[in-house]
Amino acid sequence: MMDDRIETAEHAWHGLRVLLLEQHDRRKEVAEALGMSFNRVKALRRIANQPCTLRSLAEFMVIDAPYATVIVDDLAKRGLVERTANPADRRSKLVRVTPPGRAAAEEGNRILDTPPDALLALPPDDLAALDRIVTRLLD
Amino acid sequence: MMDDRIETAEHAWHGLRVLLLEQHDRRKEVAEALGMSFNRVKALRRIANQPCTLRSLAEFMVIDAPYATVIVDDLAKRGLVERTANPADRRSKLVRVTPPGRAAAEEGNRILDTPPDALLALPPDDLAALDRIVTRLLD
DNA sequence: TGAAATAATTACATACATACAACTAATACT
DNA sequence: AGTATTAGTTGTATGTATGTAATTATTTCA
Repeated sequence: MMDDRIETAEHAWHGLRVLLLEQHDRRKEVAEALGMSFNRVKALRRIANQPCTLRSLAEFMVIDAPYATVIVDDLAKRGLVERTANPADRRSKLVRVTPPGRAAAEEGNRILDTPPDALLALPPDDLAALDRIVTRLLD
Repeated sequence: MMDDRIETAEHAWHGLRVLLLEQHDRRKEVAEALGMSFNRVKALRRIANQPCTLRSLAEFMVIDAPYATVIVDDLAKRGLVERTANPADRRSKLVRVTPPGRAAAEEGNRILDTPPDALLALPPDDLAALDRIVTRLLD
């Protein structure tokens, strides 16, 4: 026999998925705004967050090393990132954002994190409760 | 000066995005489980939900007509959907799921809607509140 | 009835995602 | 010192996503 809590969790999760992935998926919008695929945006945001080696970028993106090279090549060609020496290990390179790259990453984050109107229309108590619960879920 | 409510909404929405799109994105998992790209899964789920014309499928997926043909061709080749006559308009065709297609779509939905453990670990009151608020957001 | 619009297909083109093999340079280990 | 390992690159291959142009069959409408 199914626990009520499990049923509620499934219902809530389904609703969240519809809300985030079906009704308010911003990935296409971000890709168009920045003129690159969402995967490139994802890589750029990662690099902007902190300089990283191609290896760690590949791990983060769950891609292989050659594809990481392709993505960084593309971002570098756009002038958004640059390869710099890694004093700790001369085999590897640290990929860093350039100022334009940082601006693009921030623009992407801004679009991604803009809440839908429905969220602003919530009663203040509900909004506060939602924020508190989501924060707890992320811990 | 920025409203507190807006700030809270942005924080909550950011958290939801991280939770749903970064920490618990099930798209890769579904694609692997069903042996097809997530876009094919999305189309299959739409068709399983209700038979539809290629035109309406293209609208739903935000793709053009030729790509809709390609996707339906692929799903049909896998035996998951079939084109049937549309009595209302003989120019168009109604795409329907086959029994295996329905099973695959349901498997996809099951994976997509499985809540993460963190959700089950919430205090019952928080879980109930989350479910209630999410349901309200979807109205 | 004849012209315009629509649904679907076919062919073609390009960018993107993904994987594997082979190679160089640098590091780690025995 | 010599071998194995690691980081990155290059080349190649396949599937997928996306768009345009042209074609056929059917419907709508002036």
